[in-house]
Amino acid sequence: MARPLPFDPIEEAGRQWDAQHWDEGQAMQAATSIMRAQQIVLSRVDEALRPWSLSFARYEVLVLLHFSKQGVLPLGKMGDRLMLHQASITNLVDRLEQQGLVKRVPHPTDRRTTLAELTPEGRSTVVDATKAVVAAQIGVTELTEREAKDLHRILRKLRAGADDFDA
Amino acid sequence: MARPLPFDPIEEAGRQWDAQHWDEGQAMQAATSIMRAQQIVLSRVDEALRPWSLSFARYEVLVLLHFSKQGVLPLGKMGDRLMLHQASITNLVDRLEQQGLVKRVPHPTDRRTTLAELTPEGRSTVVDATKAVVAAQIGVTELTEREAKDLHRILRKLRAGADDFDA
DNA sequence: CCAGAATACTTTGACCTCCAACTATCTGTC
DNA sequence: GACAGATAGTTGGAGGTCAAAGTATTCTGG
Repeated sequence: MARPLPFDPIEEAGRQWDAQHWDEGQAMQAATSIMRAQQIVLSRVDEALRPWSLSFARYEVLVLLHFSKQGVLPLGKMGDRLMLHQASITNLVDRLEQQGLVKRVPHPTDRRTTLAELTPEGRSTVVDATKAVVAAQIGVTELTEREAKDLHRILRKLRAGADDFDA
Repeated sequence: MARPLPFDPIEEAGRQWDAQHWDEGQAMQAATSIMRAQQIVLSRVDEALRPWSLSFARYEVLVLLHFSKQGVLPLGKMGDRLMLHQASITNLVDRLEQQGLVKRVPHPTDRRTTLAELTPEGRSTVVDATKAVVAAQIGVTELTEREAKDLHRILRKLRAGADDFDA
């Protein structure tokens, strides 16, 4: 369903905003574009990850653990890095644990903290899955390197203003 | 939630990709930036809409109806325009109907089709809510007009490749 | 030392998204 | 005209996100 429209719905919406004498149609188009682009990128990466029964969200958790040389991180730290709510991390680690890709282990000194540890299957899975994600061009196939860089730069400015990180 | 990190997690991830000799770190950063930017824009607009108990998704439905001069559209058409699954439209119209902002009416000639009609409350709500959304700069406050335009242009290219519309 | 504040995680519940399956209704073709 | 296939919408289920409340543990200031 939802086959290609004969026009760009975001351009059309922009014209309508102008017609309504609502200013900021420019900003609305930027915002709407972001929403739609996210939807596209997410579905493409999810598609590429389907063979491993992974979602983008769970894949990101695995990548983060893979980057930490020990393959072990506190749940809270992962939430900060991935900009996700605590409850979301709990949920994702639950599922990854059910899949046998991650294991919860107690923190050696702080009993409040739970660590997530990459299992051997988890480690090989993230390496294989990454090949598929890269092959899918991480969902931004139609952008040149220059455009990807510009995009990153502009969105970084947006993120910096959202208290995402100390700029 | 320990908010601002002392560094940009997306830049850091980019460094890690390089360190792993995974190419395409550039594309990964662009993709991740889109994901995060969407999260920011969504939460800002949702925040601005809170006084009307509206989500961005339901607000978009109202705007779309407002743009159609009659304030009436078939559910399927709205799904196409908003790039949403049929089931999502059903869900959103259910809630808008419960809020008294929209009413389902039968199509005059095609009994398969259901029309959504903006109620008087719905029409005044969308006008008021739009003022709040515009005041919040539609979630892209920190972008200049030029940046918003560049962003829109780049993402339009991405969307065009996703069969979103006939380019 | 100990009471209160801060931190870490889980649980529950509200939304939103998609897919797949199902019902009802048109449409086109023989 | 009848029937197969397309189209419109709803339902149910799986994920994912957040907020708020609850439990457990650690930290801190008097």
